[in-house]
Amino acid sequence: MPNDVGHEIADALGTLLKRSTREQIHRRLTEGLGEAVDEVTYPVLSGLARTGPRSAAGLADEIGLDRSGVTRRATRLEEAGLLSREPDPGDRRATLLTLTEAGRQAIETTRQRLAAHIEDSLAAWPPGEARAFARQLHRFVDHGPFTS
Amino acid sequence: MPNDVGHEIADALGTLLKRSTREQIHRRLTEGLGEAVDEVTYPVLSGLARTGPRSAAGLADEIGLDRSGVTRRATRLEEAGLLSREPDPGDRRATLLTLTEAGRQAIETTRQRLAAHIEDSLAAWPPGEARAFARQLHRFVDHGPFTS
DNA sequence: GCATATTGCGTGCCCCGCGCACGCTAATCT
DNA sequence: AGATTAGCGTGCGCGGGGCACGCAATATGC
Repeated sequence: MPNDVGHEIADALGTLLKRSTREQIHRRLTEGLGEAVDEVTYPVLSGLARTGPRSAAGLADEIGLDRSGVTRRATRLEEAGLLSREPDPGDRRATLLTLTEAGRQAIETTRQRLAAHIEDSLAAWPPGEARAFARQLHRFVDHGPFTS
Repeated sequence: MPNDVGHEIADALGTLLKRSTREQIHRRLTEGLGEAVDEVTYPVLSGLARTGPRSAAGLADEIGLDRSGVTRRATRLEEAGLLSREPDPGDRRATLLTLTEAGRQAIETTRQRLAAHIEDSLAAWPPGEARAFARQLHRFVDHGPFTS
């Protein structure tokens, strides 16, 4: 085997996914935000924060989930006061999912906390190396494998 | 914000996990290996291949799953002929989970396929850069955040 | 040496996430 | 105007996963 870069990356991604799917990341990051924001409802908030008010179907496409799942999670978040359903002014059958101020604050807090957590653990790295790694990771995710 | 490396990495990891948890990776990699090797049973095979014959409790600890889950997955894999339960010679109550030759071949095939897939998509990178990225990713996973 | 505690497995039970399908309303097409 | 399509919400069944129990085998205490 002349080049085992693929194996190296595969192993690293494997252990990384193994830890993340155990929801340890989200659990650690969302603690103190209220019980409504768990690793299940997080993608809904995150997607909304990224694209602004949006319909359930659009979010479902982006998250890669069934529309019913988005509906249920939205209901839960709505009861928690982090999300509100507002009628689409242009289409009266559609309901736009919109973050409330509390929702925006919650997602922003988690984002800041996650970034700080990552930067803390990267403090020992040479600063230029950390920056290069971030850029390469970004490229890997955008143009790498699994960009189905 | 003087340094947004954390945000960059967080975003990249977010999209990466979003794609992977949708089991798209495992589904793509395990197709053609028989129905028994799905994204659920894969960690059992992978863990066994890494550490050799092992008890269910040990595997459960490593995977981060309940022991009952390991038992059920092992049963499924055993029925598929990829795994065998052999009594521990030193402890007659324990049963060592052991990969059969078919199991070893299956896990090896998926590993090769995954590595090839990754290397293909990294073919356009400067070779030194890809290697450096692999090493940094490895370090990130080992000594980075989330090393609970 | 025997009774008790501990360890390792397997299994039944329950919860919950998720996809599917149905019904309903509103918008669009002919 | 009637038919078709798009957007939602909800009931249902399936399957993964944790918890607890029972059983067998080993280790420990008296």
